Amino acid sequence: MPPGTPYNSLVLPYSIRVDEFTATLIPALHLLTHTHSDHIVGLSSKSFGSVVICSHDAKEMLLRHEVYAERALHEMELRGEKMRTFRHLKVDPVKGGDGSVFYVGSRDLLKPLPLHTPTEIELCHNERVLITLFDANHCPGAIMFLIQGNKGSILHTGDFRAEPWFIESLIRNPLIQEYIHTPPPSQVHARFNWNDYVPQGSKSSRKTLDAIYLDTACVLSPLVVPTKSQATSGLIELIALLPPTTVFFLNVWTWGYEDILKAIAASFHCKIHVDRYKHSIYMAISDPCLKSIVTRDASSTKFHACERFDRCEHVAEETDTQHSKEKGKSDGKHVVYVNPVTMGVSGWSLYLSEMKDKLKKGEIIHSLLVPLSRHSTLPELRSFVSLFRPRRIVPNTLTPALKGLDWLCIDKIFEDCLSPRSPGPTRRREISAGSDVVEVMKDDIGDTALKNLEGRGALEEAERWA
DNA sequence: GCGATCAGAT
DNA sequence: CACATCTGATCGC
Repeated sequence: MPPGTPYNSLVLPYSIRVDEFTATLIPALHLLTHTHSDHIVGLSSKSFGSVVICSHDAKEMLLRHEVYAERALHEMELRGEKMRTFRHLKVDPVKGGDGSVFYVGSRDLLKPLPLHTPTEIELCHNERVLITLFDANHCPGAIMFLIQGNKGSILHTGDFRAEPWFIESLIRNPLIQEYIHTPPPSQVHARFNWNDYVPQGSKSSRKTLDAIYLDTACVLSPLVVPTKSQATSGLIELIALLPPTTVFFLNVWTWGYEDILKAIAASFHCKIHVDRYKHSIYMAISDPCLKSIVTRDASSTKFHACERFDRCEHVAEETDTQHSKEKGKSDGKHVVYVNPVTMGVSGWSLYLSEMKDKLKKGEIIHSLLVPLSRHSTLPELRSFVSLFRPRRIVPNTLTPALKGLDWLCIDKIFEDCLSPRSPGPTRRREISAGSDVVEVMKDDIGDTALKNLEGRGALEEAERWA
């Protein structure tokens, strides 16, 4: 998932590459954690010809993948056949009229493994690894990989959200339990009784992960973010305060916001209108809940999650203000946009109470925010890492604009969450970065990148750890 | 010329 | 808004 991935996306010391498929480096084995576009770089190349291990859902999503421009053409009926970006990954054998079958050129490169099922995979002659898939709580089909072999055990999280329930489910899971070293922090898991899950006297059978390859997309955010459940239940409260004639456009602009659709459908006993493309994906993947809550009938519901740039008539963009005002008044319908955002727990409770006041006063609003985070921020990451106390942390992504400052910080950030590394010499270079490094780096960063970093408080956070 | 890769904006 | 996506420029065979 370039740019900014350590070790060219390799899971060292194995010749296994995760979420990067460019031809510049061919490993013994390719893994794919999920199908967001920054994780499938190189896969669309027609010359790609290696086996890729992924989840069943990721395979279905990839083979049905259509970029927006092509979906629009299809809708205008300018393109009869759907243009599937990854068609070359699965080419069926050709059957002759006489019943003969031609296998030349046929292929089926995506190899799905079931979750929670350790599977032996041969890297090369003599070297085998056990690979186990765990759901990553990031988007449909997204998984983490546990890699076990004679060169050590490594957990690759891909992109993930380590909410409290997620951590509890790992603690309960015998396939990863043996790598768990410490109870989770009590402030995050007040209800959790460690002794219920970890057998007494089992210390001797405990193993240590050599590394966690960690989703560091939000590692420099110190915010405590709401759980997905807190986010959706707050949104439900707000929606309930709006007039019953209100129509909603749910701006679920990428895979991973399905909890919003599910919460609304469950609370208001209705379906969600989705476009042809989303519908085809949701019907093809394994989540039975998604299948049951979506509809192609736009008139059957006031909740719409159709194409962002080609919305249905009920939530269509209103171009002529004058006209739309009159129209809006005449039929009493009002469109409210629901937008996922990044927000901390305190910001969320403030927003909730302010918005409830506004709505109770009957104030007209045009959008509702919902803080549904698909990545863990620093507090959750530290809880997650503390659980395993791995020997080291490798960031899955680095921010190119930080020029290596984030990579330098990682050891310090997780210093108190790691196990000691065995021999001295294997330790990476000492952290010697000071504020002068940060100053030099600032001069080097482009204006837009710098503003972006400052806006998220990431620079400040990096300086704090450097 | 085409596809692959990158930077910028949303 | 969003760290994922689209667009248009640039690189390279």
